[in-house]
Amino acid sequence: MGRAPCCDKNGLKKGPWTPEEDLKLVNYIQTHGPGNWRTLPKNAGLQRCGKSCRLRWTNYLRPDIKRGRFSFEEEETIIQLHSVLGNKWSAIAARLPGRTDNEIKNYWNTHIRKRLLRSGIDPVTHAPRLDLLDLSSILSSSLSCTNLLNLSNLLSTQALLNPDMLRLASTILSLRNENPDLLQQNFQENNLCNSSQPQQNHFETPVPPCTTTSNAPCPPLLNQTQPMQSDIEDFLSNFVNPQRNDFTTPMLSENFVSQPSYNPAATAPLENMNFQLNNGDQNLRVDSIISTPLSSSTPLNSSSAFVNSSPEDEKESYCSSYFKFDIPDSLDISDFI
DNA sequence: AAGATTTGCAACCGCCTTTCG
DNA sequence: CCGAAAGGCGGTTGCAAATCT
Repeated sequence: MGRAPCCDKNGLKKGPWTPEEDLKLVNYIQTHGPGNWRTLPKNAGLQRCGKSCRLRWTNYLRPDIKRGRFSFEEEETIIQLHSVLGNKWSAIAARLPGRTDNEIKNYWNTHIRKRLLRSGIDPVTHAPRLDLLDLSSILSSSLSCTNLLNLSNLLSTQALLNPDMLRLASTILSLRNENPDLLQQNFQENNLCNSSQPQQNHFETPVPPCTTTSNAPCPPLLNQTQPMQSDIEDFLSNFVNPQRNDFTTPMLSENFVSQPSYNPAATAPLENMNFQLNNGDQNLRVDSIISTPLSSSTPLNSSSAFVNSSPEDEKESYCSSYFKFDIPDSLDISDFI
């Protein structure tokens, strides 16, 4: 019954492939095709398991493999596909010509995953890490520019699920009401300790510090977000339109619901959460932020948007702008709890 | 300059599904 | 239809190179 054994595992070589082995494998496959991996090693004169040969061929020796750095477009495609497919590396690789599942998996684990984490994004759910989101939103709004975000509205939108965060928000709110100058002073003092890292809002747009009291008006933000709206719309049309991306994917907000690891408690509020800009009739929905146009080369990838302009830094920054919830290093949270 | 630590990636491992006798 | 191997896939490991102290 059944097939003959794949290969006798005894005496087979393991570890890195030598150029001679590669040559044997390539020559054999070019002549006979990949075909039967069970008999291939013997026929090709290789002391390797067929499985090892297949892996070596599919991950390294195949002539159509594209090597070298991942482009912005490739990286954005990986992120988008991963948000839909999860760790289905072979499915993702099928959408990226010349890239192998192993390569994409490695690139995800060593680059993209870390970058998303640093940007406050959960690499599993692609949702913002709400603990950081809440904290950053609270602190940036209450300490840096109190008119930017209506904290009371934020509280009412159930954004603050963590009891500690809720307590912290309440504390800040009450402190702000009782003595608005105190928080501002605290923030400015802390900020001096880390002046090399300028404060930025959620969209990588530097917010000039409010030099007067917390009730003073802040520079208008809407003018800065206005160009972004068109980019978002452009991105969404591209994202849904298969003509450009060669694949169709549902909206990201729907993806969260369909993901096996989806945590309703963590992401459900996102569906309904509006960040209400204080002076505006324009609300900036979180799901719109999630769909920030990664593919757009402008303005997010334009050099003017970044302090550092090296390719790696640009990738870092555009991931950060994907979701910018970094907690300022200068802030000592324990002071407020 | 040297040792320690971190990073990146090729390759392996083990599980699951498909295929075959 | 059954059982076993092949094939495929995602997770993990080990090591060399790069970076830091």
